[in-house]
Parts: sequence; C-alpha cells; structure tokens
Amino acid sequence: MFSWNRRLARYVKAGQHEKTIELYQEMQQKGMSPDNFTFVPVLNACASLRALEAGRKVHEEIIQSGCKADVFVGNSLVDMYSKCGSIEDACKVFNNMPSRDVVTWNAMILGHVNLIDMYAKCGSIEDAKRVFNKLPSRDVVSWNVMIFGHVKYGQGQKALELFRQMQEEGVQPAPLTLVGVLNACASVVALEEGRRAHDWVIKSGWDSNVFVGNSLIDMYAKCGSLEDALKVFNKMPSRDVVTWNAMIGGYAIHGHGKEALKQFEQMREEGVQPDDTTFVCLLSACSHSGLVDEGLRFYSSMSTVYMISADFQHYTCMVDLLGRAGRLHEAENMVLAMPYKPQVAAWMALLGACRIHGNVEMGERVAKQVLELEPENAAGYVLLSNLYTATGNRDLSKNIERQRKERSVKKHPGRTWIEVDNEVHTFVVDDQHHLQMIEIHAELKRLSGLMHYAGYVPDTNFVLHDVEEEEKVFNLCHHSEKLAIAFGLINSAPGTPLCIRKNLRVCRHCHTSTKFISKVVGRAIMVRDANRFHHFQDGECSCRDYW
DNA sequence: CTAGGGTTAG
Repeated sequence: MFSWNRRLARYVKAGQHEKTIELYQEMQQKGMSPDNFTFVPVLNACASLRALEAGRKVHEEIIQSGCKADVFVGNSLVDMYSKCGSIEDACKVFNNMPSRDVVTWNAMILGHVNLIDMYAKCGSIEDAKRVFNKLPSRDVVSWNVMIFGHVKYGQGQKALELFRQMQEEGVQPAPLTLVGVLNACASVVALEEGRRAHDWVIKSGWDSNVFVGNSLIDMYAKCGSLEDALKVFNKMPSRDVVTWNAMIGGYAIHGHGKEALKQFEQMREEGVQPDDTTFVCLLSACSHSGLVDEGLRFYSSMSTVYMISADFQHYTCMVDLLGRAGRLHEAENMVLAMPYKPQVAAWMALLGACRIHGNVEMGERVAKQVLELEPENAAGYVLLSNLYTATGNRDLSKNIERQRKERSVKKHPGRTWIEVDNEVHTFVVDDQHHLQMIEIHAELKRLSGLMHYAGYVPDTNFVLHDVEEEEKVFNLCHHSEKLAIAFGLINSAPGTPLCIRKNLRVCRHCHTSTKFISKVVGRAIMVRDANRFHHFQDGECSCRDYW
C-alpha cells in the first residue's frame, strides 16, 4: 500500500492527473483495498480535471471501503466538489464532517468563488463573504481566496481594501497574496498602488518568484506602463512561457503589433517553446494592429511548425482579425470551418465586425445565431441594435431593444475607474452621486465650448439609447468615461497625463470627443477599454481609429 | 504515502 500510495502522490505532484486515476483503477483491479492515503491524491486528481462523475464514484468507494474518513479525506471531498462546481455536494460533505479546520472552510469559500461568472451567479460573492465572515479563524489562504474572488467579480477596489484589512488583522501576506493584489491593481488601472505593491515585493525578496514577476509585468502593461513591464521582464532571474506571453500580450493591448512580433522572435531565439496562449496573444496583437497577413501566417504555422492545434479561442481571434479588417466573408467562413459547433464568442466577434462595417444583411443572420445560443446575454441585442442605428434603421433598432427588455435581459452598466492621488474613483452612466458633481458638470460644459471652437461636431447617431433627439446631445456628456475625464482634469495639475479604465468598449462618440479633449486641454489621455488601450494625444489616438 | 489559494490570452 505504501508504495502504491507513494506513486499516486508523485503523479499528482507532477500534474499527471489522468495517470493518477489510471493507477488507482489498476490497484483496484489487482485487489488492493485503497485507504485514506489513496483517496486524497485521487480526489485531488478528479478536482484538477473537474471530473465530477469520477469524483462521485470515488466518494461512493470511500463510503463502501469502511475506512473512517479523516479530516484530510473530508477536505479533499469538499475541495473536489467545490472545484467541480457542485456546491450542494460540497455543503453536504461539509455538514457531515465531525470536525473541520480552516482548510475545510477555505475550500467552501473557493467553491462559491468558482461559481462567479459574467452572466449568472452574481450571488456567489455574497455567499463566499458569508462563509468568510463565519470562519472561526482565517489564515492567509482565506484572505487570498477572497482577494482573488473580488478581482474575478470585478471588484478590484474591494480586493485592495481586503488586503489592507488583512494586514490590520495581523495576517502575514504570502507571495500569492501579492499576485492577487497586483491583479486587483491591473483590473482597476491603479498604477501608483501597483508600484507600492512592487515595493512590497522587493522588500520581501519575492521579486525572483516567477508568478509574482509575471503578475508585475501584467500589472504594468495593464496600467499603461510598458516601460516598467519591460524593466521587470529584463530583470527576472528566470522566465517561463507565461512571462513571454504576458509581455507579448502587453504589447498587444497597446496596439504595438510589431513589438509583439519581435518579442516572439526573441522568445524563439532563446529556445522557449510557445504554447496555445502564446498564439492567442500573437493573433490578438495582429488583430489590434491590423496585421492581417502576419496573423494568417501565424495561424497556419501554429499547427504545422509548432504542433499546436487551433482551439476555439484561436478561431475567435481569426474571426476578429479578418472581420475587423473588413474581410467579412472570410471571417464567416472561419466560423463555419470550425471543427465543432461554433461558440457564441466566434459569432459575437463576427457580429462586432458586421457592426463596424455596417453589414446589415450578414449582421441579422449572425445575430440570429447569437440570440439563439445565448438569449440571456445582452451583448447580442446591443450589437444588433447598434448596427441598425449606425445604418439608419432606427425602427429596427428600437424593436430589438424592446425585445431585449421584454425578455428582461439586462445590459451591463457602463463603468469607468480613474486613479487620482492614489485613490481609485468609480463612475457610472449618468452618475449623480459623486461629491464633485457640480464641478464635473461645469468642466464638461467648459470642454464642450472649447471643443466646438476647435471644430467638433457631435454625431448623435452613436447615442444608442432610446431617446429623443434633443436629449441625445445631453446624454453624450454623461457616458461614464466623460465624467471620469472631467473629474481627472479638475483634480490634477495641468499637463498631467490621465489614465482611465472602462468596463465596456469605448463608443465611437466618446472616442472622437476624447481625441478633441486631448487636443484642447493639452493632455495625454490613456483609456483602457474592455478590449485594448487607446492613447489619446494632440487630437489623435494610437489605435488610428482601428478598433 | 494524504489537504487549501496562483500567473498569460479570449
């Protein structure tokens, strides 16, 4: 038994989860009766593989084995059910355990956190919090799970608050805590806060930790400082494929396609084997920079030269690349050529391209697919209705909006974050609650005067609410990024660059007016939207209106 | 021989 169990443990440590399960079956066939030391690694493997049915079977075998399940086995069961997404089973095991420790509780919190996703299960973070608050004693892992959970839930600020709270309670952070904190900074574009986290990393001697280094690169890139990202990259004592991917991905979101390609060349020269994510990064770099031919070349070389087969993410990148460039039919063929049922993401990328290029005929066809596959996802309705508006089909646009409301599908409210004086401020559409609202509105009025003087004419076509003509001009000033820009301007010294983060993609109207604003106030304005960075300066944007 | 949190892309 000792040697069987030791082999199982080794396989799990090496990440060979399928092998672990095979070995377990083999030992059963040879008539061995597994014990607690056997079940733990096997459950661990099931958890990693998200193999719920296999896990259930092991659970039954534990019960039949007559072994008295100890806290290790109990914890592994809770962990397995949590990771496999069955919080009900995790709860059942939890409630039946004669004794629990902090590991048990943490597994429960993680189970709730894992359920957080974009459309549904918004209550999960609340459930996680409830468990967290009930915990008799919290250790560093409990805090880490909560920090990561809030980042995943889109509450980066709350995650940073948790970090402060944990220190107040005297819990020592671990390297992974800083990974979570850096993620939080990246998610809300908190560069100064990120620099402080970097100081912490150096002070603790964790800067040689590859995970931490990778997160630092990502944080700096997502907070707008590719220079700092590159500095970290160059100083890292050891790099892995993620390090390279993070750097390539950093160039990609800034629209520096050529540099991304160079970084890839360097990666190859140093003999680092690219993986599937590398190609997602590369293809998205090509897409953001309009490097269509290069993208097509990478796409074909990934399977022929690097032996990496394209999965749905690569197809989605290609659809985006071709579609954005206006090659709509090739993009559509790419969706149809997928060797499995196309995912919504692929149709969505194509629908986005139809919107950009005003192709109503294809857009309607594609939207039908999207709305069939995910009728509860607002993005499909929004894209189609925007396509109608942009092509002058107002009634059709209103129709789609009505349909969306009838099915009570909610849009994600637009949200913008800006860091001023080391503090992150949040704005939503038509925000009325900010303390400085009067000043902000005065600033918007002042800007609008300056912009008109500079030759700016608002294009009301792009206001996509269901409102009357006169109201539209008014509404244009109330998109959350406008409010954040005005706030940033009045709260920082003249000439200081602004950096803002938005949860949705910047609309064409805001894009145009931000170009004007950068010119009339003489400021560099960086905007990170859901997709990429826009660097506005002197009336121009780094994306060259290609986005 | 047994337990928990993690990095990139979309």
